[in-house]
Amino acid sequence: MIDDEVLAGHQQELRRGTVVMAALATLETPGYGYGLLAVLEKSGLSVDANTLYPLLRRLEKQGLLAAEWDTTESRPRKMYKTSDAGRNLLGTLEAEWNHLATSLNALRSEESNPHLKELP
Amino acid sequence: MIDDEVLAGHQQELRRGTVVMAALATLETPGYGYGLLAVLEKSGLSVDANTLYPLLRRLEKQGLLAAEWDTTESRPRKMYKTSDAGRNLLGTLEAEWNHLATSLNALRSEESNPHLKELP
DNA sequence: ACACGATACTGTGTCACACACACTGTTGTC
DNA sequence: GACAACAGTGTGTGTGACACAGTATCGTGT
Repeated sequence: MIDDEVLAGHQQELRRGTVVMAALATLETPGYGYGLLAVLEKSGLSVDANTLYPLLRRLEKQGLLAAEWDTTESRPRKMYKTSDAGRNLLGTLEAEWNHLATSLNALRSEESNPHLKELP
Repeated sequence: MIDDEVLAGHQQELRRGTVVMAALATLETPGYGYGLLAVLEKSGLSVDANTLYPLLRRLEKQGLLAAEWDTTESRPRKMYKTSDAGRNLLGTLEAEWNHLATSLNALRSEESNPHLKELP
């Protein structure tokens, strides 16, 4: 009944931002892009590789992640880890997340009891 | 310490999608744009008018909201209400929201107990 | 009487992010 | 020696958030 493309679009809009939280949280223990991709996939957060790689570069440029090339092994990997600023932002975003959850819940219950709108 | 613009950007990314849920939930009882704006503001969901109006039109075009002009009063208002498809989508998005919350929590606790990663 | 802010909405930009597509190169494995 | 999985970069394209600029009506003060 619902157009699949419309549904997918809105679901994706909802996911936006959460990937940043997931990355910042996961990379408190250092890791690299491709590996992170697998971890997120396993955790039920499906992220496209073409989305994650640019995201990591952006977070690095913003100073939220620290990055350096690991060339100790033959296959070079770009290792990322969450910086102090990143940890800081993660906290803020989690607070915002909880705030949003609270607000949505409030609207939801107000909806099932519309008469509450009349109260002071 | 954190760049304010960067912070604001990520917070906004997180809010994306939640406004759709808020609108669909609130408009189960019919309402109009400017009024919805006030309701959301009061609920702690700050949405720009220039964001909400186009959003409502888009949701209407997607068949998630039903709209009709109310011209009974001198000041014309475009009344919106959530359609069956909209109610349907709202349920899906709420499920997705809970799914995301669960995944993020999982990543967070895995993070504080990294050794769990080794377990089968 | 009229200036001004609040109400209520439309339309046209601009910019950033998600993702598609197209690459480069390495390491197993069959 | 072909081929999939690994690990990453770069270059589009489209959509949504918001800035800015309008249109028009209503209420209140002076």
